[in-house]
Formats: sequence, C-alpha cells, structure tokens
Amino acid sequence: MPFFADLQWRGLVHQTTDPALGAWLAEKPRTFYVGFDPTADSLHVGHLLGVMMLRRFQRAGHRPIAVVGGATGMIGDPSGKSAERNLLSKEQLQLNIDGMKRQMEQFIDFDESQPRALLLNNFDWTGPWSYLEFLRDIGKNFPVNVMLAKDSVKGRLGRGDAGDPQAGMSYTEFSYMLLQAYDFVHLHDRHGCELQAGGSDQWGNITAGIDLARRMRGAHLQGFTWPLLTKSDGAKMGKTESGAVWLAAERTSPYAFYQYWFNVDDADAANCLRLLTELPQAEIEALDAARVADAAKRESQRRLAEELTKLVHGEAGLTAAKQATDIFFGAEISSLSDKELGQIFADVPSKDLPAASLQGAGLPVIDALVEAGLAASKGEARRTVTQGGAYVNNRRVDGVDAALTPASLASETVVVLRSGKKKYALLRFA
RNA sequence: GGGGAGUUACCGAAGCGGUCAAACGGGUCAGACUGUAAAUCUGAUGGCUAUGCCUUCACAGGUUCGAAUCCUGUACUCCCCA
Repeated sequence: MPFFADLQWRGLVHQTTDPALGAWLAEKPRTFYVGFDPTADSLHVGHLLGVMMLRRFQRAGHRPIAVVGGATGMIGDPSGKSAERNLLSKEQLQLNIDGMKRQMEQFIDFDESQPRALLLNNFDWTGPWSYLEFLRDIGKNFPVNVMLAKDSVKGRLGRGDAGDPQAGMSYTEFSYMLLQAYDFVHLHDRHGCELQAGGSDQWGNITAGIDLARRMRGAHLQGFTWPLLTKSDGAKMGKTESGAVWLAAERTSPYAFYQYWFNVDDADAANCLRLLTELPQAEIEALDAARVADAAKRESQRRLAEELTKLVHGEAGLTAAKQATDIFFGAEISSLSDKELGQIFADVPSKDLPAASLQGAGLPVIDALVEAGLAASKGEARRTVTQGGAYVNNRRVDGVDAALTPASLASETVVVLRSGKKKYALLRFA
C-alpha cells in the first residue's frame, strides 16, 4: 500500500491542505516537520503519535524534522487550552528539551540514514529577533481579523470576566501562532521543509504557517493533522489515576507502561493498533477478527503492549516487563535474588527494617502491612487480613496472628507484601 | 446595618437529652464472579495493648447522673430586607 494511503487507512489523517497529498509525497522525498511542546523532561503517551509520525515518514524515505519549542514553550500554545498557561523558566525548558531529545533518538535515526533527520530548537532562530523587527517583518503579515477567526482564539474570547482573571487570553498567548507560523517559514528557508503535521488542535497554527510562507516567500507549503488520541469514552489516552503515562523509564517503569497498554479497553484496541503501531494492515485485521471471536484472549492488547514497550524500552525493557507481569500475576514468590526482585518491583514502594525484627516471635503481619504503607492503621490492616486480602510473597495470609520470620524472606533480605489484587510493597530486612 | 437558616465522619445527608463511633447514599478498600475488563453481588469503612478502652458531631465554656442533641459566647457559610 502506498505510504500515504496506509496513513489514511490507519486513521492518522484528519485534515489535509491538499486532497492529493499522497501523490505529492510520492513524487519525491519531502522534508516534513512536527513540533513538540517542551512541557516536561520526558515525552508521554500524548507525544507518541507525533514521534511515530516522524518515524513513519523517515522509514518511507522522507526527511523528518522534530522541532522542540524552546521559544514557543516560553509563550504557551493556547490551542486546546481553556486557561492561560504558566510560563516555564529558561533553565527548566533546557532540561526538558534535553530529556525529550534523548527519547526521540530511540524512534528516529538522527545519524546515518540517508534522509538525515534533524532535531531543532526554535529558540535558535526566534531568540535573536528584536521585538520591532518581529512586528515589522512577521506581524505585518497577519491580519487580526483572520487571527480572531481561528478556533483556538475564538474559543477563549468572551470568556474573560471579573470573577476569573485566568479566563480570556493574554496578548502573549495571542502571539503564539505568529511564532509557530514563522517556524515553518524558517524551516522552509533553511531546510527546504514543505510539510507540517500536528494533532488536530494544531490545524490553525499549521495553516497560519502556510499563509505566512505564501505572503513572505510566495511558497506553496502543505500540512495535515492527525486525530487526537482519545478513548472510546472520550477521555484522553495515556492518563491514569496517578497521572500521565511517560516514556521515561524513571517516571513510568517498563512494567507499568506494558500494563497500561495491556489493559486498554476492547473498544480502543483497534484504534491503538492502527494509530500507534507499525504492524501491517493484514496483521491488524487478523487481530481485529481474533478479538471479535474471543475477546477474553486479549491478543490485541498483548500485541499492542509488546510492540509499544519494545519500541520505547527496547528488547530488554520488554523482557523485564513481561517477566514482572509473570511474577505479579503468578504464584508464590520464592528463591529469587535481591537484585531480581529489585528489578521486577522497580516501582513498588519499599521500606527498610532491621533484620532483628524477624527474630523471636517475628514481625506481626498486621504491623508489617502498616510499616509498608499498605494499610493506614492497624485496624485497616486487620480488616484486610480478615477479608483475605493480604499476601506475603503472593501467598494469602490466613490469620490476623500470622507473623513474618526469617523463613518469610523471598530473597536474601526482602519480603514481598501485597494487599488486594495489585497493590504491592517490599520490606527490606538489612 | 436589620432579620432568618446553617456548620455531623472522605463527600452528601439523617439524628434534636440516654439504646450514638453516629441511620442512609456516594466514594474508598477487601472478597466472589471474570478476560489483570465492564457489570453484578457480599463484607468492611475513627483509633487502640480489642468481648473492653480512648478520641470525635465548627470552636470555647456551661446546664445535667448523662449532650452531636439544651444554654452562652466566638468563628465561618448561606438566604432575605436595607
């Protein structure tokens, strides 16, 4: 299947500036760019579509450019936001940009491949502008009535009222689209970039760039958007009770990342496979059929989790995630080493206690649950045990009087406690 | 400024002198079922050295053998009139 037709089949194409974009791309290798907001020092699931898009283009022989918004990040993109944004400090921005760079390198080849990918920071060309120059050269090309008509602006106007000073929109945010628009012109000048893509909320910013390039250079540039990644219930993909799902292993462990995708609703599986993986059409359709036939097997979710974990955390990360999964949902834990347990339970809270507390009558399980933070009080711990929800090394505790002794150690110094189905904690006796 | 209503556990909301650690609903936590899902069902839900003890019903005092419940003052919230 031709490259762009494949994107369309996957549902990755929402709006385009030109219905014949596929043919245009097939003519010759094009330079293509996607912008990223440096809001944190790690990418999260919300960035995945964009990063994957760069990767897809590179693999199809086009040249991808990732633009990190060092300049625009200082302003704050109003698109899709309901309130004025907090501005980030320059130092924080630099940290964020560095972190995001490292992660993108896993997806995109910045070195050897022929159509060499680039990672640029728009502060490099936006920073030197003086305000007057900017107004004369860039601002002159933006009719205010056109700017006011953009959805990102329209949605925010009229909201300002005395009761909520955060409503409405500041001049700073209003100027955001000028900066992003100029990015496109600059990339066209310096790198021959002709195509920009972004999430559907970026449509206004993309077309602003195309308009500016036409006015300033007489150039004819292209753009398209992909749909926002949402769940069947309308909620944003990649959000959990405990916050965003990150790509950085320090923020979201490979295990947690794997589990997130493994637990995707049946209704969302088809979409995720298409939008996020590189599996070929035939395989995705086979998975769809298998899911309809036997949803309980969750072949789609497993494949999704495997593909994405491998992509983000590598083979080793995937192996670790699957190993941890086996243990978490498996039988008793015993004869492992401290090191193995430490890796498997990387994001499980732990607490150090003196080894002596295991001696004699041992440490009552009730107390252990409280120490480990699995119960807020002894009463709660007692309740959990009584109801059969407490486990030591994945083995159910069968009485409130049970105690931990040296025999309870699952490895040299660690005991694995669990409350309920999935809440774990480690106790280290050193 | 004047008049009225209120303040109960994580949230909402009963209780109006003893039988109140406080009904009920939501949430939360466990259990069963299940596909590591959804729905459903069951139990639990102030603390503890636990058939008892201790600390809670805005805050501080008071009445009483006994108060979340009555009285006085303080703080805050809401409504009506100016």
